Amino acid sequence: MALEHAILVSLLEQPGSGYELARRFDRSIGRFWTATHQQIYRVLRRMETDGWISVEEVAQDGRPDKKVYSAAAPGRTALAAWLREPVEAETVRHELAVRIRAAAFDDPAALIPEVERHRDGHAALLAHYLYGEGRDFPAPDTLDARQRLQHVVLRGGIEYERMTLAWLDDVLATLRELAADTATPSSDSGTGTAAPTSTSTSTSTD
Amino acid sequence: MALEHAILVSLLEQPGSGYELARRFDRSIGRFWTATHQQIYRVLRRMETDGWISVEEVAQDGRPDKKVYSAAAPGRTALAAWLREPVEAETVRHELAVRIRAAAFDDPAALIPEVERHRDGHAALLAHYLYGEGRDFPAPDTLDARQRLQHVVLRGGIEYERMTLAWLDDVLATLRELAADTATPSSDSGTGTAAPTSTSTSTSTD
DNA sequence: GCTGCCATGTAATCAGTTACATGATTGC
DNA sequence: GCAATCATGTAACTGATTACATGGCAGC
Repeated sequence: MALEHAILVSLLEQPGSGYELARRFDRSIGRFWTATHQQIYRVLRRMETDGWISVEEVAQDGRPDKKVYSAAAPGRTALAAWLREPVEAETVRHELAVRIRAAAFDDPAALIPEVERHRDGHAALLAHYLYGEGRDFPAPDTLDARQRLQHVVLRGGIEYERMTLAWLDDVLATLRELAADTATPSSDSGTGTAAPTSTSTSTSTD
Repeated sequence: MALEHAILVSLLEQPGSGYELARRFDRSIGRFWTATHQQIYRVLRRMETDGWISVEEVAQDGRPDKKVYSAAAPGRTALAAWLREPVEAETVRHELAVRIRAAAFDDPAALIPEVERHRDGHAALLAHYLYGEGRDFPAPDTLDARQRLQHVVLRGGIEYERMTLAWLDDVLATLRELAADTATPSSDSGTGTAAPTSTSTSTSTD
Protein backbone atom coordinates (compact mmCIF):
# COMPACT_ATOMS: atom_id res chain seq x y z
CA MET A 1 0.00 0.00 0.00
CA ALA A 2 3.01 2.30 -0.10
CA LEU A 3 3.57 2.51 -3.84
CA GLU A 4 1.36 5.61 -3.89
CA HIS A 5 3.54 7.19 -1.26
CA ALA A 6 6.79 6.23 -2.93
CA ILE A 7 5.51 7.82 -6.14
CA LEU A 8 4.45 10.93 -4.23
CA VAL A 9 7.91 11.32 -2.72
CA SER A 10 9.49 10.89 -6.13
CA LEU A 11 7.16 13.49 -7.66
CA LEU A 12 7.82 15.91 -4.80
CA GLU A 13 11.55 15.52 -5.37
CA GLN A 14 10.98 16.07 -9.09
CA PRO A 15 7.81 16.09 -11.25
CA GLY A 16 7.81 13.65 -14.14
CA SER A 17 5.94 11.31 -16.48
CA GLY A 18 5.01 7.70 -15.86
CA TYR A 19 7.87 6.63 -18.05
CA GLU A 20 10.35 8.76 -16.13
CA LEU A 21 9.01 7.39 -12.84
CA ALA A 22 9.46 3.85 -14.13
CA ARG A 23 13.10 4.67 -14.86
CA ARG A 24 13.56 6.11 -11.38
CA PHE A 25 12.08 2.91 -9.96
CA ASP A 26 14.85 1.03 -11.76
CA ARG A 27 17.40 3.25 -10.04
CA SER A 28 17.29 5.45 -6.93
CA ILE A 29 13.87 4.75 -5.39
CA GLY A 30 13.92 1.23 -6.77
CA ARG A 31 16.52 0.25 -4.18
CA PHE A 32 13.82 0.53 -1.54
CA TRP A 33 10.64 -0.07 -3.46
CA THR A 34 10.28 -1.87 -6.77
CA ALA A 35 7.57 -1.26 -9.36
CA THR A 36 7.06 -1.95 -13.05
CA HIS A 37 5.73 0.60 -15.50
CA GLN A 38 2.36 -1.14 -15.74
CA GLN A 39 1.89 -0.85 -12.02
CA ILE A 40 2.99 2.78 -12.05
CA TYR A 41 0.58 3.80 -14.81
CA ARG A 42 -2.31 2.13 -13.03
CA VAL A 43 -1.52 3.78 -9.68
CA LEU A 44 -0.95 7.18 -11.33
CA ARG A 45 -4.46 7.12 -12.77
CA ARG A 46 -5.90 6.22 -9.37
CA MET A 47 -3.88 8.97 -7.69
CA GLU A 48 -5.07 11.49 -10.25
CA THR A 49 -8.75 10.66 -9.77
CA ASP A 50 -8.16 10.94 -6.01
CA GLY A 51 -6.70 14.40 -6.55
CA TRP A 52 -3.30 13.52 -5.04
CA ILE A 53 -1.47 14.61 -8.18
CA SER A 54 -2.07 16.92 -11.13
CA VAL A 55 -1.21 16.33 -14.78
CA GLU A 56 0.08 18.53 -17.54
CA GLU A 57 0.21 17.19 -21.09
CA VAL A 58 3.44 18.16 -22.74
CA ALA A 59 3.88 17.95 -26.52
CA GLN A 60 7.40 17.12 -27.66
CA ASP A 61 9.25 17.42 -30.95
CA GLY A 62 10.01 14.09 -32.55
CA ARG A 63 8.96 12.21 -29.43
CA PRO A 64 5.57 11.03 -28.20
CA ASP A 65 3.63 13.44 -26.00
CA LYS A 66 3.99 12.87 -22.31
CA LYS A 67 1.91 13.54 -19.22
CA VAL A 68 3.96 15.26 -16.57
CA TYR A 69 2.62 14.60 -13.08
CA SER A 70 3.27 16.65 -9.97
CA ALA A 71 2.17 16.29 -6.36
CA ALA A 72 -0.92 18.30 -5.39
CA ALA A 73 -1.94 19.65 -1.99
CA PRO A 74 -4.18 16.67 -1.06
CA GLY A 75 -1.27 14.38 -1.88
CA ARG A 76 0.95 16.28 0.52
CA THR A 77 -1.70 16.01 3.21
CA ALA A 78 -2.01 12.26 2.61
CA LEU A 79 1.76 11.91 2.84
CA ALA A 80 1.86 13.78 6.15
CA ALA A 81 -0.88 11.52 7.53
CA TRP A 82 0.99 8.42 6.32
CA LEU A 83 4.17 9.56 8.07
CA ARG A 84 2.27 9.60 11.35
CA GLU A 85 0.82 6.10 10.94
CA PRO A 86 2.60 3.18 12.60
CA VAL A 87 4.88 1.32 10.19
CA GLU A 88 3.56 -2.11 9.31
CA ALA A 89 6.06 -4.89 9.94
CA GLU A 90 8.15 -5.42 6.81
CA THR A 91 7.42 -8.71 5.09
CA VAL A 92 10.79 -10.28 4.50
CA ARG A 93 11.55 -12.39 1.44
CA HIS A 94 15.09 -13.60 1.71
CA GLU A 95 15.29 -16.42 -0.77
CA LEU A 96 19.01 -16.99 -0.35
CA ALA A 97 18.59 -17.81 3.35
CA VAL A 98 15.99 -20.44 2.48
CA ARG A 99 18.34 -21.90 -0.12
CA ILE A 100 21.22 -22.10 2.31
CA ARG A 101 19.13 -24.09 4.76
CA ALA A 102 17.91 -26.20 1.84
CA ALA A 103 21.51 -27.00 0.87
CA ALA A 104 21.70 -29.29 3.93
CA PHE A 105 19.41 -31.73 2.08
CA ASP A 106 21.37 -31.66 -1.15
CA ASP A 107 24.95 -30.99 -2.19
CA PRO A 108 26.12 -27.79 -0.45
CA ALA A 109 28.71 -27.27 -3.19
CA ALA A 110 25.90 -26.80 -5.73
CA LEU A 111 25.07 -23.44 -4.14
CA ILE A 112 28.57 -21.98 -4.34
CA PRO A 113 28.35 -20.48 -7.87
CA GLU A 114 25.06 -18.80 -7.05
CA VAL A 115 26.36 -17.31 -3.81
CA GLU A 116 29.47 -16.08 -5.63
CA ARG A 117 27.28 -14.39 -8.23
CA HIS A 118 25.36 -12.68 -5.47
CA ARG A 119 28.53 -11.67 -3.69
CA ASP A 120 29.87 -10.02 -6.85
CA GLY A 121 26.60 -8.21 -7.43
CA HIS A 122 26.64 -6.77 -3.92
CA ALA A 123 30.28 -5.76 -4.27
CA ALA A 124 29.45 -3.89 -7.48
CA LEU A 125 26.47 -2.17 -5.88
CA LEU A 126 28.58 -1.11 -2.89
CA ALA A 127 31.18 0.41 -5.20
CA HIS A 128 28.39 2.18 -7.08
CA TYR A 129 26.91 3.58 -3.84
CA LEU A 130 30.31 4.78 -2.63
CA TYR A 131 30.93 6.49 -5.95
CA GLY A 132 27.50 8.15 -5.76
CA GLU A 133 28.14 9.27 -2.20
CA GLY A 134 31.41 10.93 -3.18
CA ARG A 135 29.74 12.64 -6.12
CA ASP A 136 26.48 13.81 -4.53
CA PHE A 137 27.52 14.45 -0.94
CA PRO A 138 31.14 15.70 -1.06
CA ALA A 139 30.59 18.22 1.77
CA PRO A 140 28.18 16.64 4.28
CA ASP A 141 28.15 19.77 6.45
CA THR A 142 26.65 22.07 3.83
CA LEU A 143 23.53 20.03 3.00
CA ASP A 144 19.90 21.09 3.35
CA ALA A 145 17.28 18.94 5.08
CA ARG A 146 16.33 17.04 1.96
CA GLN A 147 19.90 16.16 1.06
CA ARG A 148 20.74 15.12 4.59
CA LEU A 149 17.80 12.72 4.62
CA GLN A 150 18.76 11.35 1.21
CA HIS A 151 22.30 10.94 2.51
CA VAL A 152 21.27 9.01 5.62
CA VAL A 153 19.19 6.65 3.45
CA LEU A 154 22.19 6.16 1.17
CA ARG A 155 24.39 5.43 4.19
CA GLY A 156 21.88 2.74 5.10
CA GLY A 157 22.29 1.21 1.65
CA ILE A 158 26.06 1.33 1.96
CA GLU A 159 26.06 -0.34 5.38
CA TYR A 160 23.62 -2.96 4.16
CA GLU A 161 25.86 -3.84 1.23
CA ARG A 162 28.97 -3.94 3.40
CA MET A 163 27.26 -6.24 5.88
CA THR A 164 25.83 -8.48 3.15
CA LEU A 165 29.21 -8.76 1.46
CA ALA A 166 30.89 -9.87 4.69
CA TRP A 167 28.09 -12.33 5.40
CA LEU A 168 28.24 -13.87 1.91
CA ASP A 169 31.97 -14.42 2.41
CA ASP A 170 31.10 -16.19 5.65
CA VAL A 171 28.52 -18.30 3.77
CA LEU A 172 31.02 -19.16 1.04
CA ALA A 173 33.62 -20.23 3.60
CA THR A 174 31.05 -22.46 5.28
CA LEU A 175 29.89 -24.01 2.01
CA ARG A 176 33.48 -24.66 0.91
CA GLU A 177 34.32 -26.32 4.21
CA LEU A 178 31.27 -28.56 3.90
CA ALA A 179 32.15 -29.40 0.30
CA ALA A 180 35.66 -30.39 1.40
CA ASP A 181 34.24 -32.48 4.27
CA THR A 182 31.92 -34.50 2.04
CA ALA A 183 34.55 -34.93 -0.68
CA THR A 184 37.37 -36.43 1.43
CA PRO A 185 35.81 -39.06 3.77
CA SER A 186 35.90 -42.69 2.55
CA SER A 187 32.33 -43.73 3.50
CA ASP A 188 29.14 -42.77 1.61
CA SER A 189 30.92 -42.11 -1.66
CA GLY A 190 29.35 -41.50 -5.08
CA THR A 191 26.72 -38.82 -5.61
CA GLY A 192 28.03 -36.34 -3.09
CA THR A 193 24.49 -35.87 -1.79
CA ALA A 194 24.96 -35.33 1.92
CA ALA A 195 21.71 -36.06 3.75
CA PRO A 196 22.19 -36.68 7.47
CA THR A 197 18.58 -37.92 8.05
CA SER A 198 18.84 -37.59 11.81
CA THR A 199 15.41 -37.66 13.43
CA SER A 200 16.43 -35.77 16.54
CA THR A 201 16.46 -32.22 15.19
CA SER A 202 14.65 -29.79 17.41
CA THR A 203 17.08 -26.89 17.00
CA SER A 204 14.37 -24.30 17.12
CA THR A 205 16.43 -21.14 16.44
CA ASP A 206 13.23 -19.41 17.47
CA MET B 1 7.35 -18.87 -6.16
CA ALA B 2 9.54 -20.01 -3.29
CA LEU B 3 6.91 -20.68 -0.64
CA GLU B 4 6.75 -24.27 -1.80
CA HIS B 5 10.47 -24.59 -1.31
CA ALA B 6 10.47 -22.90 2.08
CA ILE B 7 7.77 -25.35 3.21
CA LEU B 8 9.77 -28.26 1.80
CA VAL B 9 12.86 -27.23 3.75
CA SER B 10 10.82 -26.90 6.91
CA LEU B 11 9.24 -30.35 6.40
CA LEU B 12 12.63 -31.88 5.70
CA GLU B 13 13.94 -30.40 8.92
CA GLN B 14 10.87 -31.71 10.73
CA PRO B 15 7.53 -33.13 9.45
CA GLY B 16 4.44 -31.32 10.69
CA SER B 17 0.87 -30.18 10.14
CA GLY B 18 -0.28 -27.03 8.39
CA TYR B 19 -0.90 -25.45 11.75
CA GLU B 20 2.58 -26.29 12.98
CA LEU B 21 4.08 -24.92 9.78
CA ALA B 22 2.13 -21.70 10.24
CA ARG B 23 3.66 -21.37 13.72
CA ARG B 24 7.13 -21.98 12.32
CA PHE B 25 6.49 -19.26 9.77
CA ASP B 26 5.85 -16.92 12.67
CA ARG B 27 9.23 -17.86 14.11
CA SER B 28 12.37 -19.41 12.63
CA ILE B 29 11.63 -19.64 8.88
CA GLY B 30 9.41 -16.57 9.10
CA ARG B 31 12.47 -14.37 9.50
CA PHE B 32 13.31 -15.06 5.85
CA TRP B 33 9.96 -15.88 4.31
CA THR B 34 6.56 -14.86 5.63
CA ALA B 35 3.32 -16.77 5.08
CA THR B 36 -0.09 -16.91 6.72
CA HIS B 37 -1.91 -20.13 7.53
CA GLN B 38 -4.38 -19.65 4.67
CA GLN B 39 -1.56 -19.46 2.21
CA ILE B 40 0.17 -22.48 3.72
CA TYR B 41 -2.94 -24.70 3.59
CA ARG B 42 -3.51 -23.82 -0.05
CA VAL B 43 0.06 -24.53 -1.06
CA LEU B 44 0.15 -27.76 0.96
CA ARG B 45 -2.81 -29.10 -1.01
CA ARG B 46 -1.11 -28.18 -4.28
CA MET B 47 2.14 -29.78 -3.17
CA GLU B 48 0.30 -32.95 -2.17
CA THR B 49 -1.44 -33.31 -5.53
CA ASP B 50 1.95 -32.74 -7.18
CA GLY B 51 3.40 -35.57 -5.11
CA TRP B 52 6.02 -33.38 -3.44
CA ILE B 53 4.80 -34.30 0.03
CA SER B 54 2.89 -37.15 1.66
CA VAL B 55 0.22 -36.91 4.35
CA GLU B 56 -0.63 -38.98 7.36
CA GLU B 57 -3.83 -38.26 9.27
CA VAL B 58 -3.17 -38.39 12.99
CA ALA B 59 -6.04 -38.66 15.49
CA GLN B 60 -5.40 -36.95 18.80
CA ASP B 61 -6.97 -37.18 22.24
CA GLY B 62 -8.95 -34.09 23.19
CA ARG B 63 -7.63 -32.18 20.21
CA PRO B 64 -8.75 -32.00 16.58
CA ASP B 65 -7.20 -34.47 14.18
CA LYS B 66 -4.25 -33.21 12.23
CA LYS B 67 -2.63 -34.00 8.90
CA VAL B 68 1.08 -34.51 9.31
CA TYR B 69 2.96 -33.77 6.11
CA SER B 70 6.44 -34.94 5.20
CA ALA B 71 8.64 -34.36 2.19
CA ALA B 72 8.51 -37.09 -0.47
CA ALA B 73 11.16 -38.09 -3.02
CA PRO B 74 9.79 -35.91 -5.87
CA GLY B 75 9.86 -32.96 -3.50
CA ARG B 76 13.52 -33.58 -2.77
CA THR B 77 14.22 -33.75 -6.50
CA ALA B 78 12.37 -30.47 -7.06
CA LEU B 79 14.37 -28.87 -4.25
CA ALA B 80 17.67 -30.01 -5.75
CA ALA B 81 16.63 -28.57 -9.14
CA TRP B 82 15.61 -25.30 -7.49
CA LEU B 83 19.01 -25.01 -5.78
CA ARG B 84 20.66 -25.11 -9.20
CA GLU B 85 18.46 -22.40 -10.71
CA PRO B 86 19.74 -18.82 -10.75
CA VAL B 87 18.38 -16.75 -7.87
CA GLU B 88 15.90 -14.14 -9.04
CA ALA B 89 16.79 -10.63 -7.88
CA GLU B 90 15.19 -9.97 -4.52
CA THR B 91 12.39 -7.42 -4.71
CA VAL B 92 13.10 -4.98 -1.92
CA ARG B 93 10.33 -3.30 0.06
CA HIS B 94 11.94 -0.97 2.56
CA GLU B 95 9.11 1.27 3.66
CA LEU B 96 11.13 3.07 6.30
CA ALA B 97 13.60 4.36 3.70
CA VAL B 98 10.72 5.80 1.67
CA ARG B 99 9.36 7.46 4.80
CA ILE B 100 12.70 9.01 5.66
CA ARG B 101 12.93 10.61 2.25
CA ALA B 102 9.30 11.66 2.59
CA ALA B 103 10.08 13.42 5.88
CA ALA B 104 11.86 16.12 3.89
CA PHE B 105 8.44 17.32 2.71
CA ASP B 106 6.88 17.33 6.15
CA ASP B 107 8.07 17.69 9.73
CA PRO B 108 11.11 15.40 10.21
CA ALA B 109 10.39 15.29 13.95
CA ALA B 110 7.10 13.49 13.25
CA LEU B 111 9.05 10.39 12.24
CA ILE B 112 11.13 10.14 15.41
CA PRO B 113 8.68 8.07 17.52
CA GLU B 114 8.24 5.57 14.68
CA VAL B 115 11.96 5.18 14.13
CA GLU B 116 12.48 4.73 17.87
CA ARG B 117 9.86 2.00 17.92
CA HIS B 118 11.66 0.26 15.06
CA ARG B 119 15.00 0.68 16.78
CA ASP B 120 13.69 -0.97 19.94
CA GLY B 121 12.16 -3.81 17.96
CA HIS B 122 15.45 -4.54 16.22
CA ALA B 123 17.36 -4.35 19.52
CA ALA B 124 14.97 -6.91 21.04
CA LEU B 125 15.32 -9.20 18.02
CA LEU B 126 19.10 -8.98 18.16
CA ALA B 127 19.07 -9.95 21.84
CA HIS B 128 16.75 -12.82 20.99
CA TYR B 129 19.03 -14.05 18.19
CA LEU B 130 22.09 -13.86 20.42
CA TYR B 131 20.32 -15.81 23.13
CA GLY B 132 19.27 -18.45 20.58
CA GLU B 133 22.81 -18.66 19.23
CA GLY B 134 24.22 -19.32 22.70
CA ARG B 135 21.57 -21.95 23.35
CA ASP B 136 21.57 -23.83 20.02
CA PHE B 137 25.19 -23.47 18.91
CA PRO B 138 27.31 -23.50 22.08
CA ALA B 139 30.11 -25.51 20.45
CA PRO B 140 30.42 -24.38 16.81
CA ASP B 141 33.13 -26.96 16.08
CA THR B 142 31.01 -30.03 16.78
CA LEU B 143 28.12 -29.27 14.43
CA ASP B 144 26.92 -31.37 11.51
CA ALA B 145 26.26 -29.93 8.05
CA ARG B 146 22.67 -29.00 8.74
CA GLN B 147 23.48 -27.18 11.96
CA ARG B 148 26.40 -25.34 10.42
CA LEU B 149 24.15 -24.06 7.64
CA GLN B 150 21.48 -23.05 10.13
CA HIS B 151 24.17 -21.29 12.12
CA VAL B 152 25.51 -19.31 9.18
CA VAL B 153 21.96 -18.16 8.36
CA LEU B 154 21.49 -17.12 11.99
CA ARG B 155 24.78 -15.20 11.88
CA GLY B 156 23.37 -13.35 8.88
CA GLY B 157 20.31 -12.40 10.92
CA ILE B 158 22.50 -11.23 13.77
CA GLU B 159 24.69 -9.08 11.53
CA TYR B 160 21.63 -7.66 9.81
CA GLU B 161 20.12 -6.62 13.14
CA ARG B 162 23.40 -5.13 14.36
CA MET B 163 23.77 -3.12 11.18
CA THR B 164 20.14 -1.98 11.21
CA LEU B 165 20.41 -0.92 14.84
CA ALA B 166 23.47 1.21 14.13
CA TRP B 167 21.82 2.72 11.06
CA LEU B 168 18.62 3.58 12.92
CA ASP B 169 20.71 5.40 15.53
CA ASP B 170 22.27 7.33 12.65
CA VAL B 171 18.78 8.11 11.31
CA LEU B 172 17.58 9.26 14.72
CA ALA B 173 20.59 11.53 15.16
CA THR B 174 19.90 13.07 11.74
CA LEU B 175 16.20 13.56 12.44
CA ARG B 176 16.91 15.14 15.85
CA GLU B 177 19.44 17.53 14.33
CA LEU B 178 16.92 18.56 11.68
CA ALA B 179 14.22 18.99 14.32
CA ALA B 180 16.55 21.23 16.33
CA ASP B 181 17.45 23.24 13.19
CA THR B 182 13.83 23.96 12.30
CA ALA B 183 12.85 24.70 15.92
CA THR B 184 15.50 27.36 16.74
CA PRO B 185 15.73 29.75 13.74
CA SER B 186 13.62 32.92 14.00
CA SER B 187 12.20 32.91 10.46
CA ASP B 188 9.39 30.68 9.18
CA SER B 189 7.91 30.04 12.63
CA GLY B 190 4.61 28.39 13.47
CA THR B 191 3.68 24.96 12.14
CA GLY B 192 7.17 23.52 12.09
CA THR B 193 6.50 22.17 8.60
CA ALA B 194 9.83 22.53 6.84
CA ALA B 195 9.39 22.47 3.08
CA PRO B 196 12.43 23.79 1.20
CA THR B 197 10.67 23.94 -2.23
CA SER B 198 13.93 24.37 -4.12
CA THR B 199 13.47 23.61 -7.82
CA SER B 200 17.10 22.77 -8.48
CA THR B 201 17.20 19.19 -7.15
CA SER B 202 18.83 16.75 -9.48
CA THR B 203 20.75 14.76 -6.85
CA SER B 204 20.34 11.50 -8.68
CA THR B 205 21.85 9.10 -6.10
CA ASP B 206 21.61 6.67 -8.97
C1' DG C 1 -18.55 -17.03 31.14
C1' DC C 2 -14.31 -15.44 28.53
C1' DT C 3 -9.94 -15.87 26.52
C1' DG C 4 -6.65 -18.48 24.24
C1' DC C 5 -4.87 -22.55 21.96
C1' DC C 6 -5.34 -26.27 18.51
C1' DA C 7 -6.72 -27.30 13.78
C1' DT C 8 -8.68 -26.64 9.32
C1' DG C 9 -10.71 -24.31 5.92
C1' DT C 10 -13.72 -20.81 2.27
C1' DA C 11 -14.43 -16.36 -0.08
C1' DA C 12 -13.39 -11.92 -1.57
C1' DT C 13 -10.22 -8.64 -2.59
C1' DC C 14 -5.93 -6.35 -3.54
C1' DA C 15 -1.22 -6.12 -5.21
C1' DG C 16 2.16 -7.53 -8.38
C1' DT C 17 3.90 -9.99 -12.55
C1' DT C 18 3.97 -11.43 -17.36
C1' DA C 19 2.66 -11.09 -21.90
C1' DC C 20 1.08 -8.45 -25.59
C1' DA C 21 0.33 -4.08 -28.35
C1' DT C 22 1.42 0.37 -30.74
C1' DG C 23 4.25 3.76 -33.05
C1' DA C 24 7.67 7.28 -34.02
C1' DT C 25 12.75 8.52 -33.75
C1' DT C 26 17.76 7.90 -33.38
C1' DG C 27 22.00 5.60 -34.19
C1' DC C 28 24.78 1.51 -36.02
C1' DG D 1 17.39 -3.19 -42.04
C1' DC D 2 17.76 -3.79 -36.76
C1' DA D 3 17.98 -2.59 -32.14
C1' DA D 4 17.29 0.75 -28.69
C1' DT D 5 14.91 4.63 -26.54
C1' DC D 6 10.74 7.27 -25.58
C1' DA D 7 5.95 6.91 -24.20
C1' DT D 8 1.59 4.83 -23.02
C1' DG D 9 -1.37 1.43 -22.30
C1' DT D 10 -4.68 -3.45 -21.99
C1' DA D 11 -5.50 -8.21 -20.42
C1' DA D 12 -4.75 -12.30 -18.01
C1' DC D 13 -2.92 -14.41 -14.30
C1' DT D 14 -0.61 -15.55 -9.93
C1' DG D 15 0.36 -14.49 -5.21
C1' DA D 16 -0.78 -12.46 -0.89
C1' DT D 17 -3.89 -10.38 2.44
C1' DT D 18 -8.16 -9.84 5.02
C1' DA D 19 -12.34 -11.30 6.73
C1' DC D 20 -15.25 -14.88 8.04
C1' DA D 21 -16.39 -19.68 9.78
C1' DT D 22 -16.37 -23.84 12.84
C1' DG D 23 -15.67 -26.40 17.11
C1' DG D 24 -13.78 -28.63 21.13
C1' DC D 25 -10.63 -28.26 25.22
C1' DA D 26 -7.96 -25.90 29.06
C1' DG D 27 -7.36 -22.51 32.43
C1' DC D 28 -8.77 -18.29 34.97
